[in-house]
This record gives sequence, C-alpha cells and structure tokens, in this order.
Amino acid sequence: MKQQKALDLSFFEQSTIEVAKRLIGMHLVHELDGVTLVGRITETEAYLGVLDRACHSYGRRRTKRTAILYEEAGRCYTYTMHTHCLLNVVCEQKGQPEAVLIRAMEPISGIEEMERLRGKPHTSREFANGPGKLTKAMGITMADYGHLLTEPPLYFAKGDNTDASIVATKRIGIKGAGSCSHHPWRFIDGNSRAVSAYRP
DNA sequence: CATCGGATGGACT
DNA sequence: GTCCATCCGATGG
Repeated sequence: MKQQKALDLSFFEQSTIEVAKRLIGMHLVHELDGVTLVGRITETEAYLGVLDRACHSYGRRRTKRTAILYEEAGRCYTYTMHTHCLLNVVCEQKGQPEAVLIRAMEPISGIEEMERLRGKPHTSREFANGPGKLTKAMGITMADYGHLLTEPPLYFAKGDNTDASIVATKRIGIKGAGSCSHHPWRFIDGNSRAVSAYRP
C-alpha cells in the first residue's frame, strides 16, 4: 500500500455538493492501534445547512450536538443514530453549517482488522455499504467528534476515481423534510456494488 | 422528570 | 416485507 497523502483544508472549503461528489473514489484512512485502515468511498450525501429541512442545522438550530457544524471545514461531525455512529465532514466557511455524510465504502487495506471490528463474516458488497457499517468497520466512534479530518489518525486521502461513474439520487431515509426529501443530493459510484440497496 | 422519534442495521417471516 | 435493539437531543410538564 503506497503512502496515503491527506486531502487538505481547501478540499473541504468547496461547495458541499462539490465535496460530496469529489469524495467518491477518495480514500478514508484511520490509523488505529498501529494498523492503517483504508476504504474507498462509494456513497455520500450532502446536507445543505439552514435551508435544508433534512439537515440538523436547519433553521440555524444550534445545540451541543450540532455545534461543530458551525466550525471550519474539515471538522468531524459524528452523531449517534439508534445504536450506530455516523460520520460526516463539515464543509463551507465557518458559520455556514453544512456537511457531507459518508455512507459507504469498499475495504482497501487493513481488512483483517476491519473484519474483527465489524464482527461476523460479510461479503465485500455488504461490508460497509451503509453509514453505520462503515463507522464500525473503521473503528470510528463519538470520540472522533470534532477531530480535524486532514490530520492523522483519521483523514481523507486521494484515491482512484477513474473507474467511478458519479450518479445522483434522492437521499436515503429522509422523512418529514417536504421538498427537501426529493433533492438529488446523494452521490454513488454507479460502477460499485458496495452502496446502499436503493438505486434510481 | 417522561416521552418521543430518527441521516440504521440485523434478525426474522 | 416486519420487528426491535438501545441511543441522544428535543420537547413538554
């Protein structure tokens, strides 16, 4: 495995939709207990802040949980959904509370350790084809809340997206968000099977 | 304090 | 398709 070079802050200061699209094919890296875990991102969703009814910062809602969304781009926004931890990266300028949810990946390296973290055998397709599965495989927890995702131990790195075919769809699991439910702000690699079940 | 609900996943019918 | 584990923030009394 060649050296992983972290994406820098300017990457995350682009528009949130642009970040969501460009993260497809990029690598997510976690250096954990001396092992480097790497996955290739296959699915993301953009959450566009104060006007997006599906976004936790809709209407400038600001709580202890959402506070990090108001900080600078590149920060880690983790939150718990039922029994699971979900990973987001903050985008845009400080004070503009937008983020990209990392929803799925293909395991690249550190696979034995990821299998131990995930528990039970899984096919490569279902290994991390969901946001809760992904954080479990990568060992990401609420302890990572606020971490700057351009620095070890948890960061993004340039990957291979030459085979990626970016497909936009509606976001998954959004309810009660009116017209915001229909925006095509979910992005998948149409050539990967390691994505959530729904396809257009 | 009690209650509710959700950007989920896994087991099961 | 259904059920539910088990969490935190939000809301109301």
